[in-house]
Amino acid sequence: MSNGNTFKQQIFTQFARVGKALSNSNRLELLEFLAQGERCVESLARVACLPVANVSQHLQQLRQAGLVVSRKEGLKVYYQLSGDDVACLFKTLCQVAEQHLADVNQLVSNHLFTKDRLEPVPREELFNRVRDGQVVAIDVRPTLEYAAGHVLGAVNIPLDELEQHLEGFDPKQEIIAYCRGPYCVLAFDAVVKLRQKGLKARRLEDGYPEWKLAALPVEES
Amino acid sequence: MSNGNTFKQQIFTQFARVGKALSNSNRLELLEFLAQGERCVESLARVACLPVANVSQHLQQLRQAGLVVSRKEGLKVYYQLSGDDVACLFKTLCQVAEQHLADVNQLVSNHLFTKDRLEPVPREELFNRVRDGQVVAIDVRPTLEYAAGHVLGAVNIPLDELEQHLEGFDPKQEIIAYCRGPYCVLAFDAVVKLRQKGLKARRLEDGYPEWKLAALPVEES
DNA sequence: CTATTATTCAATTAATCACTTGATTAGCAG
DNA sequence: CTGCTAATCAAGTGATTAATTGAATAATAG
Repeated sequence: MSNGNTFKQQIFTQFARVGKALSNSNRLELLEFLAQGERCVESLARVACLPVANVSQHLQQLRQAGLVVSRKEGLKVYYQLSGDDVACLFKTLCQVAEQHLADVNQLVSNHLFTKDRLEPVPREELFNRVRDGQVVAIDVRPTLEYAAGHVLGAVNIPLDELEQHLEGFDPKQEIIAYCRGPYCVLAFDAVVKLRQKGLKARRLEDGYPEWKLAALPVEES
Repeated sequence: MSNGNTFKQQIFTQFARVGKALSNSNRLELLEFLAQGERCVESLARVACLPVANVSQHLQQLRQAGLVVSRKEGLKVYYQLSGDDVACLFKTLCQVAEQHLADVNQLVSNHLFTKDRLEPVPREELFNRVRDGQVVAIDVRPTLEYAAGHVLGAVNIPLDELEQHLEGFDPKQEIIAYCRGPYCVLAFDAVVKLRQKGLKARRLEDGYPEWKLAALPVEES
């Protein structure tokens, strides 16, 4: 029957279902996208550069593990995380990996810290300074993700469109960029571009999912 | 070379290493034992009812995922969690599973809540009332685990030895039992036995690992 | 109705994983 | 040295998994 005969075996087999869902790199990437907000299968497949059928299968595995839920609207099926606790689990997993795996540190050092070795802005600081109009917060994620939910007061300038907006910034005002999370390159690339133009730019610590998890004010559609 | 060519693929492949470590029920059980404190391979194999070679392999996988560290002392190799964040990750995983998997709820209902449907005692309450001498806290885990670390002020009465101590309790004083965690049967079985003897007994919420994680006072060897 | 789009299903392949078994290594005692 | 114990290693198995492919289904538009 269901794996194992003792209660203990059975319950750990259940816990392992969640672990299994977290054991594939493509599924973890899908989870990060879903942490930004609800998305349909085809949209996820496009942004993750994976075949639709493959994404569909991964999403079903995530659903069977209880990590995502779906709803159908017309032709499309929209998936989202089944709760904040799932975003928290994902975050904790990444933190443990960064803490204890040398390879993660090396990757982060080589690919991210080479772009920006400045301390990121704490969430509370951004919250206070945006409220007081001292800084401008920019959300450099794609418009779809911004639309699904973003930091209250942030303006959306997807990284690909940043070039066109460079002239519009006041050189005296500090710009704080954020994206999908601490391992997303978008905000790193954004501050590099902004600084090349002589603008004052820093990154927010982490990204939108962590902001939302911290119960800071957001705008959702 | 190392899985994938883009930074994103590489970093998620690293995160998946941690997920993979959490994807096997026997490894999760080993993690729960290790959350009680340091243990050697043979001792883990005995308590988990698994072949030593199998346990050794699982522990090496956990180590490669950064979740445990080991030290050698004489003939024995002692393993322990590599940090509190690992215990936190394990706890979060179990909570997500309980929150979103119906099978977990059913297992808990059938095997645990049938023994004790009373609300468990919050940690802070136990802390205050033990300090004031209003209750007696008993640790019903095996002596080995108690020795590795326990709630400050708790006395060790392994479940198998509880029978012999039943006469020693003051019927007026409430007894609060704890064990390895919220999915461990030991404390449930203990309160059942105590109540059958007419004693006032309740469970602590969760177990020793969560107490320690909450930075409440512990005694360690 | 037919065509189109989004998603899922089903079958296949290659790769990985879990567990068992027996051999091997490392440390220690006599 | 020999014998003993704890742990690891190495090989082999059967099972599970990931990704690909092409077909099937469902909802909608014309």
